[in-house]
Amino acid sequence: MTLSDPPPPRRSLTLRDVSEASGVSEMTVSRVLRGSADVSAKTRARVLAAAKQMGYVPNKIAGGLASQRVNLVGVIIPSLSNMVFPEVLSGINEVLEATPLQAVVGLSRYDPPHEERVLYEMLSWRPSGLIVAGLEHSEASRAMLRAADIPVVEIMDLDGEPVDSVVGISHRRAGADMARAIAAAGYRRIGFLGTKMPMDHRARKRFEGFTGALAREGIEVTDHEFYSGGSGLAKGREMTRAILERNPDLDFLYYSNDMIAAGGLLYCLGEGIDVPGRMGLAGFNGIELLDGLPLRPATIDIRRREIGRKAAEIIADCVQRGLASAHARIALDPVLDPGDTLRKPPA
Amino acid sequence: MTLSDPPPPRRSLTLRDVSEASGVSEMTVSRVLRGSADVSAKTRARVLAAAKQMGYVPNKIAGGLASQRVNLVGVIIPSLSNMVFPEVLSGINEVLEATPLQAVVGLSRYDPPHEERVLYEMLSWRPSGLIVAGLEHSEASRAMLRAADIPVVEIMDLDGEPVDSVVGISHRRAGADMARAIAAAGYRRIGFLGTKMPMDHRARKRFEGFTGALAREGIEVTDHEFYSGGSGLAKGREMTRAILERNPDLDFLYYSNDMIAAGGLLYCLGEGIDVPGRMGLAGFNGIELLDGLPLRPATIDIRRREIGRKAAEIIADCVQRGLASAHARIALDPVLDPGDTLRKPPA
DNA sequence: ATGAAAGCGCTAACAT
DNA sequence: ATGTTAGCGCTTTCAT
Repeated sequence: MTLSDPPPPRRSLTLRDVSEASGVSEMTVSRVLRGSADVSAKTRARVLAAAKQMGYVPNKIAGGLASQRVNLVGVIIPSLSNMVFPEVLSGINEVLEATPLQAVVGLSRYDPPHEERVLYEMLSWRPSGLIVAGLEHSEASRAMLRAADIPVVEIMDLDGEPVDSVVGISHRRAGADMARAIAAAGYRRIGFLGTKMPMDHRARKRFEGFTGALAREGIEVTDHEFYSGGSGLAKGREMTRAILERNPDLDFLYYSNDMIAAGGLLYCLGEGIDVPGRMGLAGFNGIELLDGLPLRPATIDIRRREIGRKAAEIIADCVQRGLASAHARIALDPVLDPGDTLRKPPA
Repeated sequence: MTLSDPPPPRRSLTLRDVSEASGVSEMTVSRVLRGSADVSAKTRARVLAAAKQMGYVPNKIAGGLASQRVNLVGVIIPSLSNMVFPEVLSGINEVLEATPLQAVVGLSRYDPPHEERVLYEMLSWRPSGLIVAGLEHSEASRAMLRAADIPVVEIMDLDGEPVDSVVGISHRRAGADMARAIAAAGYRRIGFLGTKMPMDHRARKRFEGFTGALAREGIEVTDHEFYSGGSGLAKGREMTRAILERNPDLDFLYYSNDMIAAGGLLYCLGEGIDVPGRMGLAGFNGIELLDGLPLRPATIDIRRREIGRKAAEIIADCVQRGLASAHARIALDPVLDPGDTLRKPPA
């Protein structure tokens, strides 16, 4: 022993350490730690005491390799900055917390090649299931999803061909529902304000459903205003100012989400525009955070938390029953709330 | 071969499969897939082609076990419903995307025993580093953090004793800064509206800093209004109505976050209260989403994204240099923005 | 109720 | 530049 013995590379504790400390075989220690029934109470107590005293933390990497089972559920969503996705995650977590499963989140950024990389990363952890936002993926991604041999749930959208299971609402229908409500309320000169849609398929489908249904009423969208980048009240204000400057005679503004709708509403009220008499507004998502505005904007609740819950339930069920797919299709109804901004007062 | 051969349990492809398909040893396949330099271009191409053709996805569980390195960074935050945390995560992701590291998120729900369980789960994956919100943890959690022998960064808060590194702002100072600004602007009858604080140490520290600094000016907080549950505009409205009903002569309302401050602002404006003349307001966090209100509420930016970036940089640096700790302390300055609601107009 | 042996799919370390 | 061997820390399977 010299003065300069290099410190041994500190390795974390193993089952073997607990085994030695408790005088019980590794195998039995493993049984105790996983809660197997076939262990005597005395042995169990001894092992548990030793493990706790040492601060032993099981190694799931080793466990996963040995058992060929990893209790991870991959979740791929476009981003966290759009409030809908954290809410979907909450729903997923609520369900998974009652199971041994644990969600791992990856962000696709509305970018299929990036999604492909994230998916590849996820699959390399051999998760027990996968929840992916949207139905549009690169061919390579779809191939990976099919080949993974695990339950896959695509969420948020129903309009398309799922790989396995799907939980969501029809955005075409949501758009059409809103269009009909707007037409029925008597509005005729309608402006659309929303994201640039190449990136966002669900926004595009809503828009298609919207214009389709309007067309059946003999109405066309009068003008559009598109944006990219984050949504916020300020963005809604700017866009509203811009579109109204071009088209002062619009009588309805349809926004692709509630946040920019709220900005638009504040703009209109600030300009002294009579809402909903002179001008109606509607958003999308059903964000509760925004209850408390001077008027409640019309919106459609896309049932974010329920989508998360249902998707997680499908995965949990498959895992428990040892199935590699469920082929479930859960169609939730989009719920239109006219709020205070979608009704012309009786003339 | 009978008609009822049970389907072989489908196992996913292994290095060995790629090795056989490409006629190259497993070891060399492994080298190619990890981008080692010592492989001939021809071999590399052959292996890559085979792997791609078969749809091989490496198994990180096995790789992690063999190499004793797992490129995961655990991140433990209280929740996703408070917008600040998704923003911190974005900062973390921005930095980690340029490294082989990958964040895994766990939610502590502002509940130390729950945090302890989440931490235990995280550590069982043997992550390369850990980022944890806050400085207050159960003794067992602190013991696990110390014993983990990996870099740990506690974020958001500076006021306390970190286990290893810390990145954040001083909430005591943020509270005191706002108190001084309010006093300097001439407000005197001040109400506080915020979360029930046993759960939220940072809110408590802000409140302590706030009342302490006010006391030095000879001012006391006139009344409080506490809430639990999610924040939203509606909550801010209700609380504001309640506190003003009890204390119609308050001249300033200090909210524990921007969302309820915005609700309060809308309430005041709706009631025709002159802001900031008759009544000043301030929130906390510096949420950009809310730019676009009729008036910009005073707030303090806690530099969420930077906190995430710095924390991730510390971890990435330690991992790269093989260090198990950094003992860094990064103090960011809270930035007070008086907005439009923290100045009495010249009388 | 407990233990012994084998091996999960990969990589470190050492050949060649 | 490529191959061989020996594990990583668990769990599975089979004995006892």
